[in-house]
Amino acid sequence: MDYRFRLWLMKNNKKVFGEGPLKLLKKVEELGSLRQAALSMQMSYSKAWKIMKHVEEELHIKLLERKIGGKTGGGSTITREAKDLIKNYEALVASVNKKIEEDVNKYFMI
Amino acid sequence: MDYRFRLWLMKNNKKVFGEGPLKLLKKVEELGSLRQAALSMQMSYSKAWKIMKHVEEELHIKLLERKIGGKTGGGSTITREAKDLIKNYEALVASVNKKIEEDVNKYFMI
DNA sequence: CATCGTTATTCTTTTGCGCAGATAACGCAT
DNA sequence: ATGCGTTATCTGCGCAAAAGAATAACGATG
Repeated sequence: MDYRFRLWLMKNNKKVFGEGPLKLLKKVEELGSLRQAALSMQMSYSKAWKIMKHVEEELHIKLLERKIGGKTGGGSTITREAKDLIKNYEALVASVNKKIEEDVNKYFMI
Repeated sequence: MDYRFRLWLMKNNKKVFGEGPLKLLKKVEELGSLRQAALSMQMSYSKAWKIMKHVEEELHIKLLERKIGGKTGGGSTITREAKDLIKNYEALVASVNKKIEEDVNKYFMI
């Protein structure tokens, strides 16, 4: 039996971090710009911006180091805290996924 | 750190069973009627009906024993297979939840 | 044979909310 | 001072999901 799961970190009963923000953060890290990250995922910039803002506000951590203006127009790099968040969330998801796979095979042997 | 997760059983890359159908099935078991189950969850009957139909078609199992007509108008009871599905899915979710709780505390100690 | 409340099925209407797109602000370089 | 590509914000609209209406069939019971 196949399965799929989603795992969110919550705060004040609101979704605060999950696959969406994770993917976006990693793209920013790779491309150095929130705009480029959004474009590369066919996501509107405004949506990407809202996601980052939301996570930062709810989690009270700074994810992006923004630079506005300048020769290149600016850009964003991700903070140390963001890198830690990525690392921990990915480790968490990997561990959980392993367990789910085992259990699905246990309870749904087909 | 709080968390939330959703776990779906998949078939042909489509969601086939999850929390929604589970809750509905249990309500039918409790109330003996799909209509009453939908009402009790402030869900439209057509939606409830579609959910049951979808699961049955995709999973190729019969979930409800329908009775149309009669003094009380009829009603639905859930099949043995449906009971097994409930039991296994709940056991799976419980086991996974336990693991997630451990891991969340391990990776997000706050 | 009329009544009743269900299941079954399809169609139309509504609603909410996610999203894209427009606009502003910014600052370095030339 | 002009241009450029960012970040930052706001607004209104599209569209899918959901609700609801309409319709039919059913069968025990009085």
